[in-house]
Parts: sequence; C-alpha cells; structure tokens
Amino acid sequence: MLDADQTTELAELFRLLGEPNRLGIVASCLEGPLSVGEITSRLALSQSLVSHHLRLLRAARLLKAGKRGKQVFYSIPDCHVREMLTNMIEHLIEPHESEDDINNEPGVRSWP
Amino acid sequence: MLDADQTTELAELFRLLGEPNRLGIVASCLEGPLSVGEITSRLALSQSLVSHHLRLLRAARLLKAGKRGKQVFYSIPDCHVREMLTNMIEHLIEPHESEDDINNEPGVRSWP
DNA sequence: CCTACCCGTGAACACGTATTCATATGTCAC
DNA sequence: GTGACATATGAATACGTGTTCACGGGTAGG
Repeated sequence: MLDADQTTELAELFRLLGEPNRLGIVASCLEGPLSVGEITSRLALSQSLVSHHLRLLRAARLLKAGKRGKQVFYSIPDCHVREMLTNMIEHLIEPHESEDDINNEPGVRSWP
Repeated sequence: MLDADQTTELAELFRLLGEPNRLGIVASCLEGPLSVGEITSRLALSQSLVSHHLRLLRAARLLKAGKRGKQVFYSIPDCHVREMLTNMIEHLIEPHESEDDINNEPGVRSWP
C-alpha cells in the first residue's frame, strides 16, 4: 500500500495538523491571507507561540508567507492543501454514525 | 470557520494519524481486515506496541475490531474514514506542484 | 538620530506519549 | 485438566514537543 517513506511523510503532515492551535491557525487561513497579528488575536494565543507554529507550518509547505510593510501575511499555498483540509472538515461536519458497539459479541463475523 | 471544540476534535484525529506506526497500521487495514498477528509481522513491530496503538485507534473509531476464534481482526469501520484516508493518500501520491508561486496580492514585495 | 510597532528566534521548562518489559486474560487442541 | 498460541494491559522509562520568557532584528514615521 504505502512504503515506509511515504507513510512517514504523510504522518508528518498529520502530526503537524494534530495540534489544536496549529490546526486552528491553518483553518483560519482557509478564508484568506491573515497577518500574524490577526491570527494571534483571533485565536487568543501569544504572538511568540503563533510564530513558532507558523515556522513549522511554513517548513512543511502547509502555509506560505508574504510580507507587506511591517506585517507578514500567511495563506494556503496551493489547492492540494486546501482540498485536503476542506475534505476533512466536511467529513467531520457530516452526521456521525451510531454509537459504539464496545460489547464484544462472541463469534462476531467481520467480513473476511 | 471551525469552533474550538470541532478544531480539537479534528486535531485529535490528525494526532492519532500523525504517528508513523499508527498510520501504517490504519493504512494496512485499508486493503481488508487484518489480524493483530498479521499487522505485527507486516510492520515488524512488537505485538505489545501494536496492541497499544490499536487500543487508541479503536477508541477514536478509526478502526473496529472483530473476534474470530483466537484471533482479532481489525478493519476500517465506515466509508468516512476510508474516504478520508484514500483522499489524503491520493494527494500525497499526486505529482507535487512547482516551487514558488509568489504573490497573488497586489503590492506584495517579494519574499527573500 | 529615536521611538513604536510587528515579527522571528533561542533557551529552558513542563508535560505528554511512544516504546519496552513483564504479566494477565482468553481460546483452541490434546 | 495441561500446554500452546493470540491478544490485552499495567508500570516504568526515555524521548519529543508545546509553551513561555526574554531578547534581537527589521520597518515605518517623526
């Protein structure tokens, strides 16, 4: 299916999105370019923390940066990332299935 | 866009998939149900480690378990998870875009 | 020049967690 | 029953990493 390298590469993307504040930063930028200050105030995080996270997201090409005057604006770099995220969000929003079947019925037939 | 709770919930999914061994386990199960022993030998991991990871994936409904005799088979629980993963994998496989697409904003000074 | 503002960065700490080891539970065969 | 196999679980440890703090580096305006 996936070789070890591809798995590691994909896991790295998931890992970066697996932190609530980082995911919030990326999700905020889905609507359009945002300056660091806007991100900081929207998510109510310290500016330093936002900057640290932005560094990682930039390095992974999950966000791109552009300077205008004193401010630096961050945005989604390409349609791949945008589609990935919107797909995941759609899946999250869609109605959830029924509850858990934690109880283990003996002789359960999963489709072999 | 996403409220705090949804962000946290989605991040939790990403976090679980953000570990290479766990992602490998889930990806292996994309082809069909696998027993713990098969997963263990395919990924060359210790049985204990696989079991620990399976516990987390089960709890997050990223995998479901079914017993048959002595063995326990794990598989993808619903089409949501399957589509999410296949989409991500497709995006990973697809040819990567060119490097630097600079400014789409007027008056943006180039980024060094 | 100086000041104010916006952002990036390095060090240090605190906390989570992935991994291993040892052990427990459960199931089939004899 | 005993033993062999398949999986789950709990404790302990080592390692990564998210966060804060303090500071440095640019840039616009007076």
